[in-house]
Amino acid sequence: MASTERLQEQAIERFWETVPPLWSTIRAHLRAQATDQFDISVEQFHVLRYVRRGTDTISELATAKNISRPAISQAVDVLVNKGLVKRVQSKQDRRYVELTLTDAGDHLLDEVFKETREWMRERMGALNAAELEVVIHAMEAMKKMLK
Amino acid sequence: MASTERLQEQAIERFWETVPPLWSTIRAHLRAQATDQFDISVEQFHVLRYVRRGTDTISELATAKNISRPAISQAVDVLVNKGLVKRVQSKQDRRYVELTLTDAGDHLLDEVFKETREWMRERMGALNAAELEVVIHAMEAMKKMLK
DNA sequence: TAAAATAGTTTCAATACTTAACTATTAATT
DNA sequence: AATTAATAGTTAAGTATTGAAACTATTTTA
Repeated sequence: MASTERLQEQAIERFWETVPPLWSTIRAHLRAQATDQFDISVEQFHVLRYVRRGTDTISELATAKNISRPAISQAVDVLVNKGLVKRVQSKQDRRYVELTLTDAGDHLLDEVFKETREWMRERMGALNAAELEVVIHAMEAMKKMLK
Repeated sequence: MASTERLQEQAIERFWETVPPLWSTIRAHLRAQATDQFDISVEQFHVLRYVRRGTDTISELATAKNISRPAISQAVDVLVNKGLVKRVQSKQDRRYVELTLTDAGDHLLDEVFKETREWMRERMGALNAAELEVVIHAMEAMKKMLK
């Protein structure tokens, strides 16, 4: 199926033109937000994000973020010291430490997200309804690439 | 225009569900590639990428990558020591140092890209022709977000 | 011509990462 | 049931990456 192959090539090309710079822009915005207003790094912000979504043990976080367990353990240390995360030993299996956001951590995340959504909304103002639909469907389709 | 707003919300939601994990997966693949086969970091790989595309001075790189000039200067040091990049003082303005890839750097980039494209092609195998079209159009539309 | 601005580098301290070694706990083997 | 192996997490030590401050070289501006 030659035409599918050509479409693949095109999709890859466009992906590389668009996603890395866009993601980099978003990261820069997040960094400014997280650093200036809350004095945490983008990586720390991502850890909070993962914890809230239920990736709440050291090993899961390490896998999700593709870094070593000690690295995550230490990153969590910082967040605990900042009062944003709590460690609680699991009752089912006491080897595990379950991580939860404190109220402060929860609130911080809300604030950053609120601001970031506002910022993205501005960016998406450049897209009309039809384009937004296309983006929504594309995101849906691209999930298949994650598997 | 209430429906456009709802579409925006949806698009943002899907974007956050899809792009960060996908990009993270791609980065992990790049890391494995670049580290295992060529002993360079993902960041160094990106520097090579920028240099080839014409972002070829320290200041431009610093701006493009959102890090400080000393950091880039040192990162370039590493690449020069590895024989992947050359520094050449500009003739027009001798304050500038123009960066170019050596043959080895050029070849490395080709290899990594080739392999990464192959890998992405496999991932995109999960998408049919119609979905690929949607992705292509979405990428096109999202470029507007870069302004 | 003197002062200001720009490009890049060096130095130094802080941060974040990895590997290796360790403790505590649970699962598997005999 | 007791011993061994595996798993979750932490600590420690060494390396790499980063940014701020101070510096040199060069060009622009006043």
